[in-house]
Amino acid sequence: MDQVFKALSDGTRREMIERLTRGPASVGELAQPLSMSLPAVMQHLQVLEACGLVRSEKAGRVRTCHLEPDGLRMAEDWLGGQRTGWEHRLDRLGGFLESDEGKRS
Amino acid sequence: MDQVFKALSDGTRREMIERLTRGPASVGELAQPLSMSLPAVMQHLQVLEACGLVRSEKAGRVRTCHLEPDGLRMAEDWLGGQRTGWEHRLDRLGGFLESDEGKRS
DNA sequence: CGGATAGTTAAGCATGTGCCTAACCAACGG
DNA sequence: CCGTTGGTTAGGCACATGCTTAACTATCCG
Repeated sequence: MDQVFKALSDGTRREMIERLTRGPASVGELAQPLSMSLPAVMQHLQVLEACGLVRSEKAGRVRTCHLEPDGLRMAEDWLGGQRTGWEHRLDRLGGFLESDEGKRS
Repeated sequence: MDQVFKALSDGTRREMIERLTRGPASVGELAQPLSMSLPAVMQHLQVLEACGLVRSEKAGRVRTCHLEPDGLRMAEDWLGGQRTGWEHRLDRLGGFLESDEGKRS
């Protein structure tokens, strides 16, 4: 969980993810629009793989990377849970304010 | 955007957010379950405020913090956008595989 | 084989992050 | 007023992060 958000907290890695939503890519293809050395891209890739957002297989000398959407969903679920929990609290608060308890305070 | 995910990438800050979904809290109340010095909590709070996830007002000598749910929604939207974009790609791919183009390859 | 291509490893450096302690300020509360 | 409480500022330390270059490996192609 920590690692997923830490991975997403870097703009470069988010760009890589956006690229991968448009289909699989090799390491070089990922690196191309990034004005950054290849080893740097590799490190970002390792971060993304370590937390399960991306998977990659190597065939011959080219490694092909693709998205692992369950990873994104995990983060999305946490956010949604917080937000809906907060909304439920507001609902309860609204009910309280309309009740006698609320009016008497 | 960067800052939002970076803020969420720390477990302590996520705990603070979870606490705030259950209602507003003072700095001390936020610090209480965190086994951490008060200044440290302050710094986390500043991070959360800087990226718009939390707001706080000071009345007398106690600062009261509450959630700013639009911040969470921004992050949730990005994640959802990536995921649905990816799903649309799979839809197109599925259509392609069922078409003549796909069968011929 | 031998050179170009695609990736990987290793080492190092600059900066950022998370935490601490110590000192300080500002309101209550008697 | 003066002590206590709640928060804030400043400075510093240990470690993590993001990047670099240089050297190395493994494949493909002619």
